[in-house]
Amino acid sequence: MSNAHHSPHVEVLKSAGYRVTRARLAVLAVLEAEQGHITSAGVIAQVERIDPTIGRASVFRALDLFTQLGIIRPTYIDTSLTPTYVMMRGGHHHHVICTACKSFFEFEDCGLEAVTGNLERTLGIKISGHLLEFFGVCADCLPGASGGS
Amino acid sequence: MSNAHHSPHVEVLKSAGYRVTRARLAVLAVLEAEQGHITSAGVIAQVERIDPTIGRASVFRALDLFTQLGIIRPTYIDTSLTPTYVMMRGGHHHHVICTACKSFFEFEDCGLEAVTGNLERTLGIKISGHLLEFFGVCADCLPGASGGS
DNA sequence: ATTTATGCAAAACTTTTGCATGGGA
DNA sequence: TCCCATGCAAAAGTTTTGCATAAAT
Repeated sequence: MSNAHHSPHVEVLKSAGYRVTRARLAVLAVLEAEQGHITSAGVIAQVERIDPTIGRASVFRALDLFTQLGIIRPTYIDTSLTPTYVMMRGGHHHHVICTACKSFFEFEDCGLEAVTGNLERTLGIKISGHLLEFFGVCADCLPGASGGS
Repeated sequence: MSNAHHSPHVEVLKSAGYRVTRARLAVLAVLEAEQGHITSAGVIAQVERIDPTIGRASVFRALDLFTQLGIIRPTYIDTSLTPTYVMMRGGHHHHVICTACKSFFEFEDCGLEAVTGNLERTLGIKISGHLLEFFGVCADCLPGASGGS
């Protein structure tokens, strides 16, 4: 029937020699629908809605695999109990997190090309991606925003 | 007796209104001795050696507090079971992680001053620090390193 | 036809909590 | 002295595992 997944991630799976299974496709679908920033518990809940026959274990296995493949990256946002996964589009991800309200803002331009090249040259390594997180206080949480003096 | 802790972090604790306790000092000592990159289990083990009367719960409470204060930051290195904490010296931390052998290399120069300023201006936020992680394959793990054809 | 991946449910760990007590300020 | 922080041990969660079965190639 319809063979209409064109997610580039499916190709990543295939070319790395992994099978394209229903569980993996479901997790991938959830991650893409959320456009990043989702906890393992969130993924489990959403996958359950898509297909209740998929077990938790497979979700964790898929999250681990996708992390290894560089498709996603676990990070800590508020609690240390469970990580939040972000999409590594093109191998990289950049965001600002408000330390007060935990809201986040993703942005594109990081200007890290030069640093990347320097590191590769200096250390003789091959860099495949990066995660850049800024911490701060957002406009709404800044003193004087809406509850100020 | 000797009052010889000059760790700037102790001042951070005090000025934020938190008490300087034995448990917190022990955790701080371990973090500083390790110079970053240590798991919660590692901290618990080291603290146990320093002072067996300190309980696990206090270690976790201290790690949470230090994270809130921006002294450390949890991140995932290899397993998703437990985070690895890195020191946020001066509010920031930069490293490269080898995705093959999990070794890491910290570096100083990130060239993010301009981006930081741009974000503050554009979003009307106040940025206090950042974490920059590069992922790649280190020289030793690159094909042709020591077992290569 | 093979071999990888899955689901299930239990096991293994890590982190959190409640509460009486100890110890900073 | 007052109140925050601690230790203990149990509770709450999350993540992992073993194994027979399903399913992708």
